[in-house]
Amino acid sequence: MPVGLNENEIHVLGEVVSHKRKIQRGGYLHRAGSKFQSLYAIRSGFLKTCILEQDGRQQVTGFHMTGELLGLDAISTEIHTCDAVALEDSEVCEIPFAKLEEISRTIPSLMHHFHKIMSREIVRDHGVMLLLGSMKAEERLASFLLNLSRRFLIRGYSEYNFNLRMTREEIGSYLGLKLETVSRAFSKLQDENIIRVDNKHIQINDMTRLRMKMGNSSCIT
Amino acid sequence: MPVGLNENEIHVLGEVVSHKRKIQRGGYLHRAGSKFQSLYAIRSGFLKTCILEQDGRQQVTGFHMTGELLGLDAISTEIHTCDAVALEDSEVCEIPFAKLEEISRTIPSLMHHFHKIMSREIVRDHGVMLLLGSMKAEERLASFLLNLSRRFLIRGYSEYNFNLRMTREEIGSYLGLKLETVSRAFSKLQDENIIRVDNKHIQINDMTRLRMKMGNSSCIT
DNA sequence: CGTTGCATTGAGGAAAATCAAGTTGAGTGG
DNA sequence: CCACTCAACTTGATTTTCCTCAATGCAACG
Repeated sequence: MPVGLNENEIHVLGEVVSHKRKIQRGGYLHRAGSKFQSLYAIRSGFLKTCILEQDGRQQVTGFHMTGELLGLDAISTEIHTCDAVALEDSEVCEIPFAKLEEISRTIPSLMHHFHKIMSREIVRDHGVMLLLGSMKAEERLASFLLNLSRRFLIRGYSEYNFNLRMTREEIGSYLGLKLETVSRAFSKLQDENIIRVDNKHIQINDMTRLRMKMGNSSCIT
Repeated sequence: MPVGLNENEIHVLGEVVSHKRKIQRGGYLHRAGSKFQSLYAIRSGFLKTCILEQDGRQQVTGFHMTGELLGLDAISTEIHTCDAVALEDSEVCEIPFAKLEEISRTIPSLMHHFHKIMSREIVRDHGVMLLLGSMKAEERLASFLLNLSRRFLIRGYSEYNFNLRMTREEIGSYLGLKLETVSRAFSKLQDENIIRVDNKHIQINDMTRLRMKMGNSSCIT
């Protein structure tokens, strides 16, 4: 979160971030239906958020990594609308939302920054809607891989080699595809020598052609 | 917007809302790429927002009616990410965002309310993602009609009879379907006597069965 | 070393896209 | 007022894409 804040502001913000929480792989950060108190800033690890329908239908709404903020959806009703599950051992900072609002009154730049973060989430969701609404399986997967790649790069990891933390089924849920379709799309991209797949490990051989696979360049954040 | 504000607060907010703007049917409230200055509260009318890709791909990201707030996506980069087009003659209030932030510092309930609105938009988008990711054509259309119906009801119109402001193609874009598929889904629902379709006019004959068509009840806002 | 969960692959089928007419209705101009 | 145009809609035939079902592979783990 601390971007565009001066040292004093960061100090004040530090007061708010009450305590850290560790979540084991497979553990829940929060569940749909639970009371909302705090936002969570991811310190390390990897989580997914998903909504679960009464009829069993499930949809992964996002994969989240270090530096991202979780819980924004719950502000509106003060009830979490989704589950947040750790896909690997993770650590988060709890940010009591009431305190955040209080402090942001005295630190305009903090408030503004927070608004930008919420807005970015909306933009991201619109990107996913475009993906789900108008792309074919292979395009969706290409888009997904490029998005991951970029986020790893930003965090100082290789953009060409990384490990997926999620299963094919979770990828499929996020992309609106069945796991078999995801698997086939991986195989196809591998056959074309665009990527190399070894179980959860992905190597991107030809970034340019991967980008071409999706017809558009507006990546999802 | 004014919900949960006292009279004084509303008065102050009134100062912010600088001027009203009329947009003719077919006209643009804002275009993707244009500089963001203000949010827009819809006073009357009906608009769509859509993102347009370089390759011509288009996605309607939402249909918006009286009382809703437009422009939230642009806060993050201060550039509008989508077009907003009036589907009928509409009137909006311009709310300079810088002023809104400034005033919300002195009116905590206004700030909190604004956060809820942004959060609700995120929840809505997640609902659309679920729809696009896991529903069939007919389920999507049922979900869409029920959502419209509810929003008309809230605004004091009939939940059983209403006119669509958008074309089949726009519905299709929003729902991730082609216009022919939308048309067929309409016909199918009509054949089953669940709705009556006459061009843009929709009559819902059997709300219960329409609800059953979509397997879940979490409506999109 | 069998179990278990995840992944791959193939065959067949269902859903939606695409292609192709035709229809309707609103608006325009003769 | 009628013919004309154009855009939006409907419907049918065909093709593509993805889903479903089923078999198999494969690594991790007790």
